[in-house]
Amino acid sequence: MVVRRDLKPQGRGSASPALRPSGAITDAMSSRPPRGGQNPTMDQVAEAAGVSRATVSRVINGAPSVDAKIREMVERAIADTGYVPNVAARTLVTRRTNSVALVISEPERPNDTSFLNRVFTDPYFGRITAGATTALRPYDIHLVIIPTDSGDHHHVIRYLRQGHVDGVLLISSHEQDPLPRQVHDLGIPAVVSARPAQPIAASFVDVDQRLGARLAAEHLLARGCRRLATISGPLDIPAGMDRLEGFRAAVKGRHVPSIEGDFTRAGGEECARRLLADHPDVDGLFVASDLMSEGALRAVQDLGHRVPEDVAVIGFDDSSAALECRPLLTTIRQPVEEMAAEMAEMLLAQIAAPGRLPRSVTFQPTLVIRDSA
Amino acid sequence: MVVRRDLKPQGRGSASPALRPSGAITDAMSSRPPRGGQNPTMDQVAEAAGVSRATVSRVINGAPSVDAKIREMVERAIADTGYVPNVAARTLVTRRTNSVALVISEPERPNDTSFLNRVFTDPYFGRITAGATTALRPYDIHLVIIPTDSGDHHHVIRYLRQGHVDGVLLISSHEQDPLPRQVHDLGIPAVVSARPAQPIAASFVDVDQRLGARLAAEHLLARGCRRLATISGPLDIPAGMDRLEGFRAAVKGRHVPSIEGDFTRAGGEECARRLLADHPDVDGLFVASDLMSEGALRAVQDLGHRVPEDVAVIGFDDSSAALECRPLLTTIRQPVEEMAAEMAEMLLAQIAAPGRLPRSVTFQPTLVIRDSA
DNA sequence: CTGAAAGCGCTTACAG
DNA sequence: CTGAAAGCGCTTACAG
Repeated sequence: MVVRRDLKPQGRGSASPALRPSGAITDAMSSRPPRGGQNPTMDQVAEAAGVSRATVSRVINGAPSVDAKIREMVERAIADTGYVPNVAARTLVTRRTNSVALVISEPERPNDTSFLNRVFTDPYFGRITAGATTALRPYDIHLVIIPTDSGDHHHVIRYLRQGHVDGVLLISSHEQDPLPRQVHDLGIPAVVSARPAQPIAASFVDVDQRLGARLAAEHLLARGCRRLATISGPLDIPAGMDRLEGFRAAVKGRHVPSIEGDFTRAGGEECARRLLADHPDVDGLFVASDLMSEGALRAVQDLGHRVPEDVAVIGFDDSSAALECRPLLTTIRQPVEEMAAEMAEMLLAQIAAPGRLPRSVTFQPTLVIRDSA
Repeated sequence: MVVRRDLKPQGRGSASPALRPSGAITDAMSSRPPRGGQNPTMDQVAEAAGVSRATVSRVINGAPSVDAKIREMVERAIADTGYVPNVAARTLVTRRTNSVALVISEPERPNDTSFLNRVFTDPYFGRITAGATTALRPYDIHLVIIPTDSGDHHHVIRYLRQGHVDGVLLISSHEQDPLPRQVHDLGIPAVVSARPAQPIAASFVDVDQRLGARLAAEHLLARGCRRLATISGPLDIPAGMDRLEGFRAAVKGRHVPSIEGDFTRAGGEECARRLLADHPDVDGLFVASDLMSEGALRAVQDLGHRVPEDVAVIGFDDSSAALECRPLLTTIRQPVEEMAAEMAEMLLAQIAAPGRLPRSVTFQPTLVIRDSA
């Protein structure tokens, strides 16, 4: 069976050359192990089929011009020999690896003993990975996940320059992060996860942060809260700052005590404790991430307040953490999986058409009402 | 500057050919972007240095036989041109990719709407990834993380057969998982995360599960608990079964009610609720993972029991989740990061010496006393 | 529609 | 110690 791989997974239109399949036969050559321990070469397949190597290459790549009978013979030979194309040889000529990198760039923070553990445990990155993987699967493109902190940016750059991947999805939130610009200067196709702090001509995907914060504010006000407060994200991250400003803007004139958190559970707990110590009469709390909300809920209730009766709490993300909260967390949903999928699609388009102009896509957040507010 | 890469990161001994550096100059050719947009080729470097391509290749690969002056000229030319070797071309001849796959194989479970999200959110996998990444970094070997459920095993096999990686670290816990055998049959270097259910000649790393369970039992007994119970892991996973049996064996003769959990927070909560409904007088609870313990603690306390006064609770893992529990979780530590690092080292050794006999390494768990028991 | 040939960018015996 | 040459396993104009 021959499976064509075009730009659109199920597409019929002819794809641009750059995105043409580089391996159209998938199932036939999948799991059957090679004969003599060694993988057979394309020449051996050609010999077995009684054709030239070029013809074998054509049927593998789904070239339309191959005679049906010959195609059949070749396919049988491929199945018989258990042939699988050598990816290095193919990459050498096509300049395509069928891999893209997911670079997760986080600053080193004080007390951050386990950068990797944090990254691989934060639901946000899990959702990004899930969304990108799912979007890429139909194209048979693999994701190489590369977590990096400021200490090893040059490793990442070298990896990219060596041609391991066709493009990069760059998750970078920190304002001062030099990586987006460095990647951009490489000239390799790239899509960034949010508007880059420094203006570089790169495509990115974002959620309307300020709108999300406004939805949170309006919900708290609508349920009668009058003494609002907020635990923000890190203020050197645009998402942190935007959510804070958006919240402030939406409560028009009301004074809103705030405290700067760090997007972790422990941070949320600590911040809530300090916030309530200074402002014990708060009745509505906007916490800029679900993970922080989980900690904040714990602190609020430990201090003897009922949620939502005494203090209503609303989070941001709608990650799996929202369902681990007690009470279940009312929160602002950002569609992270879909955003990551969009990044992947944009990257593919850019790989196919390198001259493509950069563009940005903004998603709308939505209010998800549960029990905490 | 020339950096040698041998088997031991800081090693002086000569490594086997298979593990010789395939790119010794690292810093010099790292971040500087190429001149004319296009990456320069090795021939261009050779011309710039006034030597042959072979000589350039030798200095890049740290061949000892190069004249010091010539080496210096070549290094300057490399720096001037911003040269970075093409990884596909190199792989084509050396048959080494300097990448290994981390395959995380989990069965599809009922109600498992988000396999990927779960994998990327479970601290266990986070620790595995962190440990393997850290161990591999000194060798400049990259990790390609490939989550897979039973539905796409053939994708994984094909990926491996295409030669994307030099070897695979296979995380597979499910007893019926056919992947370990399939990977083994490929003949590619591989190390498995636990004793394979079907005996295959593969190296693996494990923790002494039964000993861990015994430490838990002894601690509960020592603090005076007499009515013990346990929430086990899935019993089709050897780790789940071993911890249950180990616990039972250690309490000699006592009746121990048990209930089968699923290694998730929600599952732990649900199990604890049901267990206490049937056995309200339990005073010591062994929960076979920290994640389940987090849920179980919630349920136990919701039902009005004090921890540890009324019910002592002890977990298993010592993951980051243990510190998110209230009270802080007493637990059995398995050194997952170190285990993953050991897997990586074993894999490297096997890649260097393909004939190497398979072996297994077993780590000892330890009791970590905090507040819950 | 098919094949012979060139070429992708490296490494590595083999001479010298 | 260095260079010329072969070769890794593919794809792709170019002829026919």
